[in-house]
Amino acid sequence: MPEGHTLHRLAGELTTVFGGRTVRVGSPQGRFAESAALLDGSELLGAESWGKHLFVEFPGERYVHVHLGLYGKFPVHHEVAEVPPPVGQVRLRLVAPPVGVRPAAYADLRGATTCELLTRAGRDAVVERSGPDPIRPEADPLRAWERIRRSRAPIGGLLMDQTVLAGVGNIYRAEVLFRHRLHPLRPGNTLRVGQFTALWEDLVVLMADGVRTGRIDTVRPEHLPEAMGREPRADKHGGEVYVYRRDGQPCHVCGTTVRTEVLQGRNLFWCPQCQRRFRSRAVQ
DNA sequence: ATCGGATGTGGAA
DNA sequence: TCCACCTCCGATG
Repeated sequence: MPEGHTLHRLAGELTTVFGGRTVRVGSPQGRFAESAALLDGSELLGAESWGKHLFVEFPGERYVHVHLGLYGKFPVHHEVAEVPPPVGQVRLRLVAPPVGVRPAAYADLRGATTCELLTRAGRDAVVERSGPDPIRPEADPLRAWERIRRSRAPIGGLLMDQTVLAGVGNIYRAEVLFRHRLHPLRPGNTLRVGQFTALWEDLVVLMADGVRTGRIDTVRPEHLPEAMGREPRADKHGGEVYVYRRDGQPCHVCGTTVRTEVLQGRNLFWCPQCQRRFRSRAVQ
């Protein structure tokens, strides 16, 4: 599930459930065991995320840096009567033992691409490598624009480049380009600043929604299933989308068949009619 | 029951 | 460009 909204949601959940509590830290699988032992029994101060990177903070400016990759999971179990024995490859387990009337909680990290212990400098280096994150209020979109306006690379690739813009994944990319009628292969340096600003402001709203709901919903009210008399999507991902993984199906807006193509190893999805590569000035 | 692809990234070839 | 990571789930049989 990991685009930026998932990580921000997770950071909030970890802070709520474990923040300020003394925690047991372990690595049943073993790959994080040495670092876990250094943190075991200390206070978990809180968690935050930057793009798709999660940082769990411990005293002494120590940070557990987690990246879920494509299929990592870090489910948080609140208020459990019993902490069950770990099942499968648990890289990191956090346990908050019961305190007084407060029940126990635990979280198991599995399948992550990164789980490492960093110093403050290490954590800052990860943040500095990242572009602005539309979910963070202090983000400076001009940093992303300066990269995009100078690049001949396709806007579809630039949006997924985490050094340009942090937190956008394949779904937000496909959907925000559709919403702005931009062809994914259009070179970054052909965008006008107003187009970029609109794209950014839309991502700010869409991704904040994602943090609130835990899903990616990008379809405007007038195109929702109820409004158009279409069956809601019975997809496990849940959200209503315009083009993501809808290749071969009719566009919700114009009925044209949604296309797909691989760009830099990832599937692009777009409507060739709504997102024409060349468009007359009158239509723009 | 088994297979392959996926909301991602980095490193080797 | 391909592979590894090593989970989850839908499609297929």
